[in-house]
Formats: sequence, structure tokens, C-alpha cells
Amino acid sequence: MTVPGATVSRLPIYLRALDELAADGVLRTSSAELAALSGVGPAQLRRDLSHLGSHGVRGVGYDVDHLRARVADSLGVPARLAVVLVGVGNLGHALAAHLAAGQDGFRLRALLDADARVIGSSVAGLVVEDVARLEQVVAREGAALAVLATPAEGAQEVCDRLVAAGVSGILTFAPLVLRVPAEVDLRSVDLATELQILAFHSQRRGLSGAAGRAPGGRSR
Amino acid sequence: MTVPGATVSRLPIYLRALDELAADGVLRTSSAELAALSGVGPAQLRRDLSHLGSHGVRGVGYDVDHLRARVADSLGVPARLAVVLVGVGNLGHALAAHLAAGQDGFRLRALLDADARVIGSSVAGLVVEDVARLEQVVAREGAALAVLATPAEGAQEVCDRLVAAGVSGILTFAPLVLRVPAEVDLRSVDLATELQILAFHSQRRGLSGAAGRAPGGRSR
DNA sequence: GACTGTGAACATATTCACAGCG
DNA sequence: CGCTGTGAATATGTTCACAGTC
Repeated sequence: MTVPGATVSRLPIYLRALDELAADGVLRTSSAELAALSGVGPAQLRRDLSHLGSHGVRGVGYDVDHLRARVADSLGVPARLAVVLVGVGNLGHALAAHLAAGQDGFRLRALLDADARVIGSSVAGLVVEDVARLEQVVAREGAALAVLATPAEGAQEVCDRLVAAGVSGILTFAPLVLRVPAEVDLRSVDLATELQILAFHSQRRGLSGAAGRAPGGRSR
Repeated sequence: MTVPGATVSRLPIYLRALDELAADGVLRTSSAELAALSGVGPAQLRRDLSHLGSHGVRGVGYDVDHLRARVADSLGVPARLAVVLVGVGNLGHALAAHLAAGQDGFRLRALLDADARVIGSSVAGLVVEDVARLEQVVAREGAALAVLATPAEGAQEVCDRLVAAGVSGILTFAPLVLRVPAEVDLRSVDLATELQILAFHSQRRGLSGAAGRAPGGRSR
């Protein structure tokens, strides 16, 4: 029962949609409804869920709570994995604040930085520690995941040390290509990259900017 | 000469690699070298570049400056598109600071927020304006792209207004599924989603946390 | 009757392996 | 010779359309 990567990347979206339905007191849903909430087609949603096993009822639909538990399980949400964040600059600070809320199924357990002016200060309820102690902190917290929000310089070194310390997944915001061994999972988010991708399509479309166009409708 | 989406999403990475080579004074490169710098295979790199036309020399390689110009052109970097950012909270502030540096080929032209305590303050060299004036600001700056860093509540409304005002691409950090018409490009980045994807693989691997493992090597 | 789960068709993306060419 | 560019093979992902089942 191996789940395709493309499916995995959509499971968090389905989980959020299921959370919303549950919060609204909805008990049962359909592939059409869930797909609409998730911005995908019903066939894709059914195919995706089928990779987690058969959890719907033909002719009826899906039980919201049951399906939600099943999706949350596959994403490891109940384990509430420990996360450490390295790089408490502007961006790291903002990410820490979001994560510290703890609503996403993770426990942010430590903040690390190299800047003496930041070390020792309190951010999002945690005291920033010296990145020199990275190995000890990762071990102490049993961190499975790390968020990397340092500048590009030095990011590969921090990454290597995180891997050696035993984290199994890294989410990086540093604008460079990081090397990790195959058994470690790396996801990269970069503002400039994302905007450049948008720019590509923008110029293909031949629109150089926002000229006065008739207000369009909403929805896709 | 239509470029596949998967290729487009890698062009910014190639561009950064080419920038590095140029900065190091390297005049000529090969698919093997560029691919190594970009973390992809040589065949993929050659296939990707071939979609932009034939810019290498068989038996020799690629001219760094020429290729860089060609990739930058396809990404619309020389146009230096105008960008507006909506939502100057923690995250928006950090994103504005990165963008304001202007090193990525964009001009950050305006900041918008709904919070009266933020409006009028100066961030990254720009005065935060009232989101009520979104339409006028987008028109005034001729903004082609927008960055959305508001909370989930109200994000769809802002998104609709950005679309109606004529932006052609939106990068959102709000944790919800936004609807946009087909002619507008939407990219979504969400911390919780990314971490949940990592968590999926982490638990598949059966590693519950960071136990003492032998320090591994680097590189992939 | 209504909705899921899935085989089959299609579309997209990656990789191999080598022909083409300076 | 050495390296690019690309046909062909493979792998991955999406969509259709309907059989299966409550």
C-alpha cells in the first residue's frame, strides 16, 4: 500500500477540509463536496483516498470523523513530531510564531541561532539556544523534523549537522540547493523562485502589468 | 515552443546556478556541471534547456553569460515586474524585507494591510497603505504579481479583489484553498502542509525521532 | 438510486542511450 | 573526441467512465 508522492502532497489539504467540515458539525461528506473544498476534481480525490484504503461507503459517501482520523494517521499528525527551527531572523521569527501555536500537529521544541544578540532571548515562548549545541538539542528533544531559516551562507553546514544528528526531514527556506542523503527528506521553499515561476506565466500571457480590465467573476 | 510546467519550476534554480558561475568568473559550463549545481541529472537539465531552444554547442558546452541571459529572459527577470504585498504581519514583514532587497528581479512597490496600527508605518522602505485602497494601488503601480500574507480569514476576498484589479499571478502564504479564475496563476506555500508532507515520510521510515545514529556522509 | 473504487485511456515527466555536430 | 539535443522507453500522474455495492 504505497502512496504516490503527488497524493501525499494533497493529503494535508484534504485534512484541513475535513477539519472544517467537522468543525461545522458535518457528519458525512462526498467526494464531490470534499473535492470542491480542496480545489481538485472528484475523481482525483477518490483516487487519492483509495491509496489509503477503502474508507468510504458506496452509494453513501465518507464519514467525516473516520476519514479525518485515517488521513491524520497517515500524515503522522497524532504523533505530534518534535520540530527544531534553526535561524531566528525575521523569517524564522515569523515561522516560529506560527508553529508555536501548535495547531498543525507538531511540537516546536527548540530555536537555534548563531547570533549572540539573539541567543538567550525569548521567542514564541522558547529561549533561543546557540546553534553550536545543535547536536545536543536535537538529541534532547528527539526531533524528527527541522525547519531551516538561515541565510544561504552556512545553510549546507547546518543541514549536514541536522542530518548527522538524526532528523529525518528538513524544510528549508534558504535560497540555495541543499544536498542531503537519499534517506532524508528535503523540501525547499523560496520566495524568489516562486515569484519567478509566476513571472514566467505572467509574461507568456503578454500582460505587462495591471491595466484597467473589467472586474471578473470569482471561482474557478 | 511551449515549456512544460515542471521545467519552468526548475528554471529559477538553473538561473541561480548560472549567476554563481558568472560571479566566479566561469565562462563556459556543461550539462554535468550545471546539473550538479542544481541538484538534478544532466539529462534532465539538457531536456529542460532544450525547451528554451538550442543554446549549447555540441562537443563544447554552454556559454554561461549567453545561457544566463536566455534563462533570465524566459523568466521575465529583465522586466522587473511590480509586486504588491498584502498582509504586513510577522510573516509579511519578513517577506517584504527579503523582497525589498530587489536582488531577485522584482520591484516591491507597495505594502497593504487592514490593521490601523500598521497602516502608515514604514516597513522595508515603504509606507504601509490601507487595504481598502487595494484597487487604486495595484493600478497605480501596474502590479503584475501579488504576495498574500494575510490570515486565512478574508484571504479569499483580498484574492478576488487582486484578480479583479488585474494582477496575473498570486503567491499566497494563507493556509486555505483559494479560488482564482483559470487565467490567473496561483501558487500556494503553507508551513503546516509542508511539514505534514515531511511527517508522512518520516513515519513511513519508522523513525520516531532522532536516536543516536552514526554521523553520515554528505552529498546525495 | 447514488456514490465509491478502479480498470483503462490519456497526459505529463523522467531517464536512457545514441545520433549529430562542432 | 566530447558534449549537446532528442527519439524512444519508462515511470508517474490524471481523468474518464462504469462496474460494484450499499
